[in-house]
Amino acid sequence: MSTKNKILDAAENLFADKGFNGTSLREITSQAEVNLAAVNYHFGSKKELIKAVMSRYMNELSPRLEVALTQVCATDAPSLIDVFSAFIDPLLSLNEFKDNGTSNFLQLLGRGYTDSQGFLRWFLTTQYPGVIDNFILAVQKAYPELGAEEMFWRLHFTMGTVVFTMSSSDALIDIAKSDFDRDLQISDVIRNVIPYVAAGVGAPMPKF
Amino acid sequence: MSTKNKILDAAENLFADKGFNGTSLREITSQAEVNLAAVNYHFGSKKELIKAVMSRYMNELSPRLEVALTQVCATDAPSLIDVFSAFIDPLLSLNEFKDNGTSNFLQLLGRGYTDSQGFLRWFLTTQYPGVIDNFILAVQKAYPELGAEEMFWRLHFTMGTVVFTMSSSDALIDIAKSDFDRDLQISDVIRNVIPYVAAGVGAPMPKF
DNA sequence: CGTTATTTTAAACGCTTGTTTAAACTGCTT
DNA sequence: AAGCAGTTTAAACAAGCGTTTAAAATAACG
Repeated sequence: MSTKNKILDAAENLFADKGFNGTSLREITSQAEVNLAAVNYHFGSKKELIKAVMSRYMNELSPRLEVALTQVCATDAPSLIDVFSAFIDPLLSLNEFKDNGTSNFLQLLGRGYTDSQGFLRWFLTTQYPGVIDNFILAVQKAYPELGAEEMFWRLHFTMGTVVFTMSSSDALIDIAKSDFDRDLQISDVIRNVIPYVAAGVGAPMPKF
Repeated sequence: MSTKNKILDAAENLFADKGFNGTSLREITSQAEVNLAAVNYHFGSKKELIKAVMSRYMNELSPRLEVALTQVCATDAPSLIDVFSAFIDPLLSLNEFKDNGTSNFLQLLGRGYTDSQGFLRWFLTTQYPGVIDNFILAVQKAYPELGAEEMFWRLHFTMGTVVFTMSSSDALIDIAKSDFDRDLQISDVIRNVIPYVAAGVGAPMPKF
């Protein structure tokens, strides 16, 4: 295993757990069992390391998401459930790519939106616009009556639901275990959230 | 204005803007125009200051929320829209209590859930359980068919939607201005999110 | 083998962090 | 006016941060 990958793996786990600001390079390099200076040698800076961690996932995920969403658009009368279900397989495929991959990635996404004053939001929307475009097309096909402005709000609400849920998914799984004696996985959380967001996006227009 | 309140006000704004980890005591005390040591003198530590900032809001908000939710429970056949609408007035009343009060409080809530590994979640659920209990009762009355386990998930999803939306509400309002030429307030965001979360919580049970 | 390149290493850099100290200052009571 | 509790202040503290440096170790190649 190369130094670069040891750093990426350690950084990913720590970032997901404690956030970008909350994780120091010394924690990362000591968990990766490499020298402190290796981060700056291989990645240049901490910020570039964060981007590299995210890119590793996005490069794996974004083509699969685009395919899945395009397939939904190609079907006859897709429901919103169909649209959101298109995310399941691509997301779960991250687990084959790496242990805890799905969970880590979604938690990182949540971190990126709240830590670091939105620089990661800029990074994702500018570097991977295809995913968002395809997603909007699919939602439009499933719910054509939804106006652009309503769509804007509801997609942001959905992003919030998913990102927040996943960034605290470990805690939720723990509570589900102690309160309901249920042994759940990240895939169960995903399957639970889909009816919720589909209903939210598909809500009737408000009266006022 | 007392030193204590000057610190609380400055801390609140900075915490909402840059998170708890991302704000230093030196930033707080220089914006408050007080001595650096004043924080430790009056509050003991940074962690206690965070609690004090949150408590100032929660002590104002929680009795009003409990009253509003109890009133909803007392009505004949409340809808989920009624339940969530009960939050509007208490939340907006924070604006009379302090400039930008509503927005700041909701952003702080979002920070507390993602920063600092959930110590604020513990703080809120143990210190203000009455709000949560009343809320669950109201939802149960509006949607009795919803099982305890489904309820658990959907309330967490709702928390995520609200908390995430509000922690990025400034950005959303900016985008709404540039994309749709709309001048929105935090109250508009709240009114937009209610149909969404009401539909999400009220979603039919999933088939699988 | 010898000579470049590449990578790893220990040490130090300058800076910021939260917290503590002890002296100075304030307003109040006797 | 003296004394005292409460408060504010400047200065320093130890610890942690991201980054840089230059030397040592390793790898690659003619």
